[in-house]
Amino acid sequence: MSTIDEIDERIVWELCREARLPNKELAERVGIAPSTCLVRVRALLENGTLRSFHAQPDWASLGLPIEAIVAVRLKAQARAEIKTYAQRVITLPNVLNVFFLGGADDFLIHVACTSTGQLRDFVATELSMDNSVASTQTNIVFDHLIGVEHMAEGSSWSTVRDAVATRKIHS
Amino acid sequence: MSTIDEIDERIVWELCREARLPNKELAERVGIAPSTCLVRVRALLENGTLRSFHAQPDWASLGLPIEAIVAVRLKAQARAEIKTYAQRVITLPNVLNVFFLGGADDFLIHVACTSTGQLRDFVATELSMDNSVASTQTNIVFDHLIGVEHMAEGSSWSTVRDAVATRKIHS
DNA sequence: CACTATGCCCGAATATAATTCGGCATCAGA
DNA sequence: TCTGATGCCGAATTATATTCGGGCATAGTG
Repeated sequence: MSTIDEIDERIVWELCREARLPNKELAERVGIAPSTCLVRVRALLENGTLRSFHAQPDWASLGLPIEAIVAVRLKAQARAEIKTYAQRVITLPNVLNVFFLGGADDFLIHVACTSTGQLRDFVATELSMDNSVASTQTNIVFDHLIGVEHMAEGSSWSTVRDAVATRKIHS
Repeated sequence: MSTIDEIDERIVWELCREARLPNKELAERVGIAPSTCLVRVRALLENGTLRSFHAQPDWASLGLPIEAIVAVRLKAQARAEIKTYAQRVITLPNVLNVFFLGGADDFLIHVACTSTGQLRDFVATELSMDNSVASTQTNIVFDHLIGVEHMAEGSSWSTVRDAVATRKIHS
């Protein structure tokens, strides 16, 4: 059905690194005509390989200098409500990301706040208040690095897929 | 120096939600001329308010269906090397995000892998191997929601900044 | 007050990019 | 070989990005 070939992978790779890349430039980088490239990008959006495009702001410049990650555990009997809880949490304004986890914690909530005071109030009134919650643990984020911004120039998804195996062979 | 006014905030807001928004459409949404909008976007990039633009792919479609978050603790005497370690980790192919934390864990590493086998090898050979590492704890990610994709239509950064305080006043 | 410098905006003009479309090549099945 | 389907290309068209000159407001100055 939706087979991703090498060119599609390169398209996704380039857009992950630089989402606002013009189609013409993108086409050039992956070695196809702009018109063809456009068709492929639309197909990738259509079949869900490309999900969305987001700007990464400097939160401090927006008046939100405090970032934190809150680990949340639900009560054992409330596990069934995990989706309901997450669905509510993700719409809260301060929430940047929500990770559903296996393991001891049920999820991690990545938030940005105006101050440690707002963070405390946010955790207290929005996250902990819920009856399903057993405990929360708040960790300040000092810095956040984005992988795709730091990868080697000539890399690609195959580099990622082969990363560990390759290294093992060499050792 | 770099004062962000209301229009700038709306620009950043719109680009966070939809990074590939054409400049013309962006200008229309924030109520200024395209030429003016372009100048503002460039200024926001210049002064660092807008840091980068990234596509969000479906990792499974790229052959990386296993996501995990690894909590890493360094040995107390190795805390000085925290930046060195992070600098190395962020360039590894499987790493999507690195969060520097305060608290018990020194950081969280968000990774994508081809299989649980690759994940195990990756954690073992790339993350745990380092002499500075005291312990790691790996948590599978079942799902990842992005906040800005789920916020109410009419929201803005001021909604975020006022979120908790507003709620407190009402209660 | 008049004058000027500054900053910010707009809109017309131009350069560049996005998009559509017809046609060609390739390939698989009949 | 014929034929339909698929995917690519490049020219033509449409739309967007970008540059630039000038207008308007504000603030500082004589």
